[in-house]
Amino acid sequence: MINDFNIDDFINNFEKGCTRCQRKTFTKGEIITTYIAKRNQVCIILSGTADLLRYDFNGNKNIIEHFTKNDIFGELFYTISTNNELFVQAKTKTEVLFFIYDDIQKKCKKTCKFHEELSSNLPKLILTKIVDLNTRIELLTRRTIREKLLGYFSILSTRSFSKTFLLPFSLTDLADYLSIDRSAMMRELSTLKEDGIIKKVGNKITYL
Amino acid sequence: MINDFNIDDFINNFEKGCTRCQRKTFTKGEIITTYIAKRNQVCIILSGTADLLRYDFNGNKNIIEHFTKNDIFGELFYTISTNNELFVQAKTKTEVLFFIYDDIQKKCKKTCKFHEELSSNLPKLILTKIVDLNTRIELLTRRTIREKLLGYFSILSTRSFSKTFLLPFSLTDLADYLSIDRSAMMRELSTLKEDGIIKKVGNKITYL
DNA sequence: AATTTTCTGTTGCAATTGCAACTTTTAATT
DNA sequence: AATTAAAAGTTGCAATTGCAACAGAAAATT
Repeated sequence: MINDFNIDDFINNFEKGCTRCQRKTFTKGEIITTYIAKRNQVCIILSGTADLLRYDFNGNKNIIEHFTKNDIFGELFYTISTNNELFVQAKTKTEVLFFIYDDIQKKCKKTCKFHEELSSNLPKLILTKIVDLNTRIELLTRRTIREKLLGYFSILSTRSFSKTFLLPFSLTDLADYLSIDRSAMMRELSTLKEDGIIKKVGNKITYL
Repeated sequence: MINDFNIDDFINNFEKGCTRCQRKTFTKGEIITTYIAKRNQVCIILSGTADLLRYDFNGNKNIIEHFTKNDIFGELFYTISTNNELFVQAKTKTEVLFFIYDDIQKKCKKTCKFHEELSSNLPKLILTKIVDLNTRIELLTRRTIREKLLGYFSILSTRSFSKTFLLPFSLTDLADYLSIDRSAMMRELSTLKEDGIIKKVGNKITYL
């Protein structure tokens, strides 16, 4: 009931214009937004992919979140700390909808249909986000690489109602999502294959 | 603007009764709820503390979330997977408000004031939850114990507008929150003290 | 079609981290 | 007040994991 929302209808309605929102297109590598102050900005990915990045003291790049179509993000959901610069970077050509949370909560003076739809669908998008965040936390709390991988495979298996499923990430991105070293993950994947716990052909996994 | 919500007023209004909600008290160790099916159940802690727990195949206990007053949780926010039994256990005497998300979304036939307040404050509670979840993810994505600790201290320092702050957790709970071994964390805390990066007196930390 | 970039796969090595097993201190319960 | 339970603090040791540094395959770009 939460996922019956079609973002494409959304976009079409936006064509008619809403003064409270902005829609922008970014090319690969461009910075979509920087989390600098609590302006309660909200962004929704209409198409494409983007990453929420942090560079730590040592200059190491960290992917904190990976966004695709329908994903919602922004300062609204973050505690802004001075020590960390957080920014969102487009990984491919990406279309993004921008608005300020408090503006959408208020009713649009023009009784703009898009605005109405956005505010009525916002709770659904937000709930979906929470489910995703909790899923990730559950995986991140696991202590070993093996447990993280098997936990993730278990979720994908459940979602697809099958022991065989496709990885929605590249292996590089999967390592970032689970916050583990890629080479260590590859090593563990090999061990899982050796132990007969999984089969892997390309990005198709079977969890036995 | 999100945190101006006083849950105590809430409780008082509940006394007048709302047929859509239940309020229960649990003693230490009691199971508050089990995540078994997607019933969209939502729970709010009115007082006390509770943990969301998982026992893995090896029987290891994992604290996935730690809840205190005002925290919101429940199946609504989770993908229920058959492989994992998730349940919430009271750590102290705990009062919990239960309701079904979809029921609160609908308007109460009796124009019950409590119901009205609950549904209007729900978005705020949910947003606070997202901020908390994102904070935790940001910390969990860090690769070393030192980075996790310093990241957490940085957040506490920012929140309290001071280099000195109190830990809101016991050290045991902090280790669970950061998903690291407690003894390894203690060791790292000692190193941080030796290196002159922090000072620690009881649960009071100064981040230099 | 050629070149560049990204992704996949592998391995040696060092070290951080988890585990186990304690003691001491503090808090809670009877 | 006495007892029990929980939290804090330490340390040795094994091993998982991160890091570095590759090579080859696949994808993307010119």
